[in-house]
Amino acid sequence: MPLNSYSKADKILLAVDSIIFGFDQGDLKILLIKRDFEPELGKWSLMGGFLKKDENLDEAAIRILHHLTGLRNIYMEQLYTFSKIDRDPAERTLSVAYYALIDIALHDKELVQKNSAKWFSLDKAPSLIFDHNRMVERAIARLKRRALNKPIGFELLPPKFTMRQLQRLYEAILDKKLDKRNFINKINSLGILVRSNEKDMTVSKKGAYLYTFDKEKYDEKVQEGFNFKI
Amino acid sequence: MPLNSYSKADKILLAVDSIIFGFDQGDLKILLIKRDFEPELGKWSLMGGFLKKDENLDEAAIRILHHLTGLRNIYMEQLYTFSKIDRDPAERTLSVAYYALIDIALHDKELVQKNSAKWFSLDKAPSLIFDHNRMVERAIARLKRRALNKPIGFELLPPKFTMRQLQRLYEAILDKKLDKRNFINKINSLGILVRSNEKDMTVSKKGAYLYTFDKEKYDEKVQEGFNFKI
DNA sequence: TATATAAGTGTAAAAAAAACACTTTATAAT
DNA sequence: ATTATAAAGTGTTTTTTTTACACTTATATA
Repeated sequence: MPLNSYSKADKILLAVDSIIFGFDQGDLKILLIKRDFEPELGKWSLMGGFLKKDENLDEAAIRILHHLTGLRNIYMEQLYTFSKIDRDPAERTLSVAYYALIDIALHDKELVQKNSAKWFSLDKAPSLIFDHNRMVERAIARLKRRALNKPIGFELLPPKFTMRQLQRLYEAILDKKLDKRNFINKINSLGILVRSNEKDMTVSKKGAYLYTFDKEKYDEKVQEGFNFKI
Repeated sequence: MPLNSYSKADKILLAVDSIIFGFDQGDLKILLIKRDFEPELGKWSLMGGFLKKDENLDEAAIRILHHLTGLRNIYMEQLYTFSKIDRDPAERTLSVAYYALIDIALHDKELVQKNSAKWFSLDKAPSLIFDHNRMVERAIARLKRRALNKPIGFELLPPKFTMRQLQRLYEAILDKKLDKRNFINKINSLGILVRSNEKDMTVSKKGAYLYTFDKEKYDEKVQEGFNFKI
């Protein structure tokens, strides 16, 4: 960093904003909050907060997510840093966007309500403040790419799920109908699923086998990655 | 950003560091500078600088690259933001890493020398200060991914180049020998190359046709992306 | 016991990727 | 002039992957 001495350089506010994805009833959803402070009071936005001096970005993202949902140990990934000069009219602020994947059943509903937050299906989400819409777009693109290169679902589905739920998750993320048989063949070729003897009888008369992920193989595949042409 | 009011939040120094890739004589290279100030004076590092209040990150990255190489209109992309608390021992500093692709023939050699910078082949590059090695690793991974999903070469090769040069570029990025015939078939199927009647006679007796990119088709393919299984 | 509903299952055709070796051309050496 | 050299250039076959496609099964409910 030879261009400026440290002392002369400008210090700037750093926000962390999170795109929190959940999956529910075949729909990909995001968790949004209604701002209770200025600027843009009363409008919808991503969940966010400021980075503190004594934490790194991952820690800040985790802290903020925990504050809103009561959840820890959530899958989060840094997305992009947004820096347009007037992106926040109140003050020059950069925002590092993160995205999180959570099993929607597990979040603390009271806490979410208390924070005047709400889950929205992607296609029914309101317009957001600042550059948050662009953040969401980028997160969706990233999630799509991730679904094609690594297994996905462990973070978003309940511990036991049907093959159909998994397929619907992929369909929601990729925004594309998939062929049932081809999907099953592909997924099975990865060897990351374990079929239990239990069936989910709530949705069909025949019932559908419940699966779990073989976490070890799943993580292996996350590591090595693949090329899901689907 | 409901967790803190703006006024209470910490302000932090923001650096921009760039991994500058060039391609020369079959080798992928990066441009490094020898620090002429503390801390870590005399050690090798990425080119960097601090973000100013009146510019966004892209602008800062461009400014810094121009300062070192004399080049403008360079392909740059934001990579990742590094935020480990003690990453810079002098002061709490976040760094937003960018990577740049340049035609190595075009940089301002005097300026580079004046900045005590030097091109290094990737496998011969020295160990770097702070977390800069990790930045480089991440940049290489990103470049690899980019080469598999979008055409590459326009930014790194001279305006006219041989098929072999292009293949060597891919081989350098992917760190993998490629089959000549399969490579040509793949590349040609993209329709982004134009073969001129000129030949480069400097490297073989037969001579090799010189190609240029059809920039329009190239950009089209950059937009739509593809899946180069190579 | 008949009906309705979603689950479950396999194969053939098409497309993409990988493997593979000889000919051509111009220069340099004799 | 002839020959040797060195890299460029060129297609086809095999293998793998992807896509398209339709009927049977199980159980709850009428």
